[in-house]
Amino acid sequence: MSLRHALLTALIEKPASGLDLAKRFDRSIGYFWSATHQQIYKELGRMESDGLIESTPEENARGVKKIHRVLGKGRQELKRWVAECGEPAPLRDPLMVRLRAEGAIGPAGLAKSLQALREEHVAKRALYQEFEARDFSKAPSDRAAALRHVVLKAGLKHENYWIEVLDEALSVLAQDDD
Amino acid sequence: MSLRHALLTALIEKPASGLDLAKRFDRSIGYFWSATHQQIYKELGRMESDGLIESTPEENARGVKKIHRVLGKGRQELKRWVAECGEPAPLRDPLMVRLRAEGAIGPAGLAKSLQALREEHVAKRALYQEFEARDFSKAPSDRAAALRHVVLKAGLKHENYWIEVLDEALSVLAQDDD
DNA sequence: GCCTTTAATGCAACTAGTTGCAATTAATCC
DNA sequence: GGATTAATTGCAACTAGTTGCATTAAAGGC
Repeated sequence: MSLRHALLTALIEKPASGLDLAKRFDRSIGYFWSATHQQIYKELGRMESDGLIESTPEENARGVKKIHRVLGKGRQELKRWVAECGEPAPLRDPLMVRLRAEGAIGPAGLAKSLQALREEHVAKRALYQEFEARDFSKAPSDRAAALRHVVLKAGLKHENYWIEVLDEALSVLAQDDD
Repeated sequence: MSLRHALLTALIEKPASGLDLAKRFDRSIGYFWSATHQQIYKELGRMESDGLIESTPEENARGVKKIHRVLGKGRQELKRWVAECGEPAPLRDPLMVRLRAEGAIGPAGLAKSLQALREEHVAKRALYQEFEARDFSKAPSDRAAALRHVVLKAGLKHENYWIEVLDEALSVLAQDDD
């Protein structure tokens, strides 16, 4: 149930409408938690009826825009969740399944799609490096910024992890023409 | 829909009953794809009615043990899936949400649970290192073994990634007593 | 021969996430 | 000023995964 807490965090950083949040989930927040707008609206609804947030309609907006703000109960719930012991997060990686499957049934033309994946990860890494240069070129001043930097660096490391793994896989696959 | 393909791969490597598979998912397979026995039985049932596998009842077994074997159609389906272009796998990491949340609401006693997580990852890394020493101390002879080694090395790298990230996070959190 | 344990399979109800589409309102084009 | 486009919210139906429990049958103690 982390979507709820990702939304609380995002709304504490800045109150926003559902669509604003969806946009933030496509960009900054998206590099550690992804969600579609349908999911977001559904969860915002539940959070409101659970008394964690409130919403006020915004004038000067198309449609019926609603701005959501976190209430005391929401802050409390977030604090509770942060401290609670974390699950070990069950690992599920389709790429590893693919590699093992290739091993079991023989050459099946994996290399091409790995190459494409690799390019995506290289692009993402470049994007994160831009973020880092823009937002963290100086030592962060406060704790919150330092933690945001840790999260961004984790994203970077994650992309590097992928690129290394893909390179190893590609070099094994290259030993035969697939 | 990778569970299906993880099961096909496992069954090609060696035909097995549902419980056998559940055990393998708790150990070797589990380090890249996890699944509970309920999920496994449900999926095996679907795969059988889709004609991808067959099952024969085993005598000399408690309960009504069934051994599952992959059929031609199953091999074909696996081959098709391996080659098809892979999704970029939407990232969802509760730890990163926690770190950002801590940043947003201030110290909430995260360090202790991060420390516990760190230990789990160190233990897992040690386990994988044992596997590596046992199964891959010599250069792998065939392609399938080489790919299994790549998968295992990915697991190792993954644990290292976690440990590094947790260490960075802990060092930021240590700057104040939480 | 009964009783407990263990191996094995499975159902039902739930939670989380995905996919595809619909409805409303405001801005903008021409 | 009517038609189109964009912003915004949302429903419904589906797939995947989780949690908790139920059933069957053999093995093994005593």
